[in-house]
Amino acid sequence: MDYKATLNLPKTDFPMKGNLPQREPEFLARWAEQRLYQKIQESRADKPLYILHDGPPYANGHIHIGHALNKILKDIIVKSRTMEGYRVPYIPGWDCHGLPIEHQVTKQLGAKKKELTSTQLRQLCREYAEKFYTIQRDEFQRLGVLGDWAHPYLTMNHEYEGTIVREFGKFVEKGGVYKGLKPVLWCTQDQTALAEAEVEYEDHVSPSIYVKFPFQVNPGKQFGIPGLDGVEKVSMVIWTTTPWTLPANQAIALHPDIDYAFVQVGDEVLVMAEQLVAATAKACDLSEPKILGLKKGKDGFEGLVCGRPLTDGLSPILLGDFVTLEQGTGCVHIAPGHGMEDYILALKYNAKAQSQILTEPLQVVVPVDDRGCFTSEFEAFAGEHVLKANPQIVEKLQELGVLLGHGTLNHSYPHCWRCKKPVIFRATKQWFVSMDKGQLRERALKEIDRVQWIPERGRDRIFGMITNRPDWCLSRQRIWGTPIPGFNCAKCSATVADPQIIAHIADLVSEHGADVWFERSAAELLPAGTVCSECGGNEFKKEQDILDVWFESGVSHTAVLKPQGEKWWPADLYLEGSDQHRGWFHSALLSSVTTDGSAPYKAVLTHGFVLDGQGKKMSKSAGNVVAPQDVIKQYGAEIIRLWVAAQDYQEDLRISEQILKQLAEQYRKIRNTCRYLLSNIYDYDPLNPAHQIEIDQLPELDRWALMRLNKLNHNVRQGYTDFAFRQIVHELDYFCSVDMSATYLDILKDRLYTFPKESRLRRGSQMVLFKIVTSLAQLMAPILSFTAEDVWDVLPGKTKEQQAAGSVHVATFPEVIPIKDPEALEAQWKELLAIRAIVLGALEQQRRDKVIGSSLEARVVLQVTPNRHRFLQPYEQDLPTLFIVSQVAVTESDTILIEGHLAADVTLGLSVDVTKASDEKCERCWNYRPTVGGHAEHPTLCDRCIEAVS
RNA sequence: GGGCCUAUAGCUCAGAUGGUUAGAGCGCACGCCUGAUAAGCGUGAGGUCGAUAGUUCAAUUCUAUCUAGGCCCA
Repeated sequence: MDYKATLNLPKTDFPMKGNLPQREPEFLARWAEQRLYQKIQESRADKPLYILHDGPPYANGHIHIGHALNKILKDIIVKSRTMEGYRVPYIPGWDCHGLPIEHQVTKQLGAKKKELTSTQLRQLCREYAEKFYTIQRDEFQRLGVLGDWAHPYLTMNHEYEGTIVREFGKFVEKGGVYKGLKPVLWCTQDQTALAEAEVEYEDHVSPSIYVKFPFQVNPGKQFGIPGLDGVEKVSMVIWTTTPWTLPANQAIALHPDIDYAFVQVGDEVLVMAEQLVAATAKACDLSEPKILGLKKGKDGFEGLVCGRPLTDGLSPILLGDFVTLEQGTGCVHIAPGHGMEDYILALKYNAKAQSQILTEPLQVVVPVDDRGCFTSEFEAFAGEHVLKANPQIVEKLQELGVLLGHGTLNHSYPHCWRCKKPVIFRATKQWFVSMDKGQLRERALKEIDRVQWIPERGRDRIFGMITNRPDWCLSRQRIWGTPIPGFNCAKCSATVADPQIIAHIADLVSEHGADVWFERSAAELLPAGTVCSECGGNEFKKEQDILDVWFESGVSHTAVLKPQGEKWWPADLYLEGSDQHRGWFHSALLSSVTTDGSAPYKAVLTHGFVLDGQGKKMSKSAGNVVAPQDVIKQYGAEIIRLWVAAQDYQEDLRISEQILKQLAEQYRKIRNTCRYLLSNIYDYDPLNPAHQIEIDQLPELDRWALMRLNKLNHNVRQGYTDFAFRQIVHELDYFCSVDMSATYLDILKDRLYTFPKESRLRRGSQMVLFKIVTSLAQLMAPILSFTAEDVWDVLPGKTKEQQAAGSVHVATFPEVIPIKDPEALEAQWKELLAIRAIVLGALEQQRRDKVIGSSLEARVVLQVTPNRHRFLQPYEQDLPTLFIVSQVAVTESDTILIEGHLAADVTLGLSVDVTKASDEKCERCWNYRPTVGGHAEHPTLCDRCIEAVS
């Protein structure tokens, strides 16, 4: 007789292999068809809201692994909060305006660009952004991210553009907006400002000159350096490669900690960094330089003044950390109109006016026009292009006797990406938001401490940035963006930035889009009857600049959340890469504090950056880029999701072939455990009352398994609540590998396979298996969204509601199963399993020695202390099952000897020996039992199996 | 150059107000099973806790410096 046919062997169609690259698109199609996102929202309509406000990625290019990380993290949170019972809408967005798109489009156009109007160029940019947001949207969805993909927010939507203008109006209304000078990269050929991304660094030969700035008063008293007092001429020596910026000089900067030498050369004394004396002496051909003494930058220099070489006025000596000893003299010529560091230093010193270092504020002097020619402000060279004027300026310095030395320097210098000409730094009029007028800085800092920063260090990071940042420059000299709705009086050129006018423009923009600004004249845009408040003129010119895109995305909380309803603002969570402390978190905070007086978010969660397997940044040139599209093709999006969850995303994350392979293995284990669970409930019906067993009546082993499940449930949900996803992966992994596969399921095989189909023990275990696999699907769903659904599909006996829902993602997390005294159960079984581990070790030794093969061939002899005996007595019947052996004998002994036994553990109070089992092997259940052979009809079966068979 | 941060087995992660032999899962090696089978089980080998110096009776844990790496700024 074929006894195998009488067993209840596992049965399932659930495939061992996920086949994810092929199967995932099928799930996605189904979810789209059943409008899963909407269905979930409807099912939670009356639940408390949880708002995760999406930060908009830039609509340019395909998504990279960092995008995948960001969106999957969000998706895990959205799904887990949903399953915890919240209503969690997710509206994805895109940042559509800005330089990179305009740059790309312009590049593609080449010379044709000149033939296009602004509106036409903007249209091309719009199409470009549309193309890529669509591509990215599909790629995000492919990752299994659920959201309102049909209604995303785009910063180029007309309504959104209108909100940007309106919010700018509020900034103006609060009084912090002003126009001021700021240096930008400027192409004198194209007469346009350039962004850092628009310049190319190429070699360039510049003059290299050393110039004396003579002290007006001998500083000997100040420093007390011997031999200095009587000297007639004492000068600071600066070095520069841009002689043409000298007319704009305002100061000299020294490093506070560098030693400066007073060098006697002939009858004069020159001051320069000690370490650069030799190099400077060589470059300037100084004869017999003699160092009279040294002083650090911070020791007395600050505030002393020197004469300027080409202009009237005096330049104070200031201190700056940016001064280096790499080249020059360690004394830096400061022209705030022509250098970023110079400009920032000037702002810094002007701000500390009370410190009395300066007698008057430093000016941002720009004697250079759009064409790069000197203006009348520098009379001697007016009309001359600054780079062409360099040699003459050097000559002039020579004449004036302040040129200490000159040569040339070949160095890397910024050039215009379009015309390839060298560019210059030049201050131009820009729009700013003051950080301090209206206490924006102070109020923003206060708000920072009302926000929860995860991890906490994020607080310090943004706090430091807000503390130190200069005023926010809002203007950009570009086309593709939202215009700054300002006007200039044609007559008196007064700036018009009036909240009411701006509100009027905002309405126009909301209706027609920002193109309206470029298409209509100032007269058409302004409300009828507008007159200049300064001169009463009624003709105006439109402002040419657009707004910083950070302003645009910064107001998303207003553009996206507020229209949805009162409870949508502030958001519960913003979640982006840690670079956004300077970006979106920052601009959103400033915007929100200005217009609403508080932060737009309650919590901010940041993640790190994705690096390669060695922890190095990914780059095309290094050839170490891991593209999500490739991973999807090879492993499936599920593996990326698992990767996101398994890594410590708060630090930088690594990804490599090895890591992915390991994750695929881990995935296989979880999947296979589910498969095995499912395969053993093929004949189980959770809706059939006969298959329901009271929890209290289950054997301890089953209750232990349920207790472990409860623990898993608790820990996993805690993990979701705390955003500690890798804890969840570890919990799932451990539960599947250790609690289930190696313990519960292994032990259970005998019962499931050999017991009568309808036996209460078997049905009871099946009930447990059903609960476990159902719970696993629910608990893993936010991370392993496809696999959870795959399991959910084949669960037996769905209730009507479950069938209607049709997706695990509509479900909530499992209920905790009521188990009596779980602590005692846990403690008890911890001991039992520890004993089991010792026994397993002893079995292995006998296997090595070829005494046994399968553990069912074994008879285990335990020698235990009286205490241990009392503990084991209630389990004595169950021990063979627990150890998966045929026989267990327990004998009591007062002392446990380690010697002479296969294994022993004094703390556990037992020793273990293993022999070959006595009796015959039952053909059906493979146990060695004394009853085998006792039945004439089934001579190869044991009593238990005879009962099961008949 | 400045601000913030990271460094524990081959991999992903735990861990300790400083205190015995630093843990888990996976992978690997070896073995078993052949009724989870391109599966399952067991046993085992892997770590100078990035480097150096200091504080301490005691440091992987605290401090400093360095090295490597990341984000932001210049």
